[in-house]
Amino acid sequence: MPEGPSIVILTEAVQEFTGQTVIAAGGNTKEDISILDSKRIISFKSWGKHFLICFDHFTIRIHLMLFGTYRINEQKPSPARLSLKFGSGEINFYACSVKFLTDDINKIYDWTADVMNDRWSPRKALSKLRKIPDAEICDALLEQEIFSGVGNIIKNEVLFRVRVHPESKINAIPATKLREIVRQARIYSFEFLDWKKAFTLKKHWLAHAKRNCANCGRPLTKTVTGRKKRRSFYCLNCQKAYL
DNA sequence: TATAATGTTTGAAC
DNA sequence: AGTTCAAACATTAT
Repeated sequence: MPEGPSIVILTEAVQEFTGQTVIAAGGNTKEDISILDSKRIISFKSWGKHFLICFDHFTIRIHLMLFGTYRINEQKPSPARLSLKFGSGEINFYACSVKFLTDDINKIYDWTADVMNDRWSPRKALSKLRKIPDAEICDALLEQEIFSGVGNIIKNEVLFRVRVHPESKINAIPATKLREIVRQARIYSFEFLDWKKAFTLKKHWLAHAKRNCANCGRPLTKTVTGRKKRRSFYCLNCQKAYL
């Protein structure tokens, strides 16, 4: 389910409930949902893979993790983790992490780190990258404080697109190439958004979960890479390793 | 049917 | 004290 663009879709999909009052809250989350009764939703936001339901003085943070799902004006047979009912409908979340935040979200979240946000700053991302010169690019792209919203699919597709081997070291990647990676992290994420909305995302994958290179046709390498130990799909022929 | 997968946090172990 | 790692969570398609 997750990766930033999917959370943008969720945020757009619930807009009809902005300004609505919760008339019933339920679910098996351990958070104290009794406080939600009669509370009015100020806004819905997203920061990378975080979905935020903003009330006066507090915010509910939903993270779908790997398996989380949601339904709008529908229910799944399985028990909801969090269910919010309004006069005109309901939102239900399943198998997700739910956390109430009481601090000011503008202090918690660096909006310039979110590749989907208007305030995304490629410059800041670049300077954060320069602070971890020894890291592998496959790990850096998954670093949410740098590329909030980027997940394993976007990682693999961006690296294929810019022809960089996932195990390349940050300090060995030429500056122009590093800038290209930062730039494509955002560009690809928005294409992901469009394709996901059109239900054609998988069709557009060129590397992720693919057998052969879309460029040269040779078999792709599929290995677990980086300290984060996530799978990478890459072409040893087309993607250059900067070591 | 067993496996693997778009993710993150926690706490034990070193 | 800082780092690393496995475990835990939980769902569904193949």
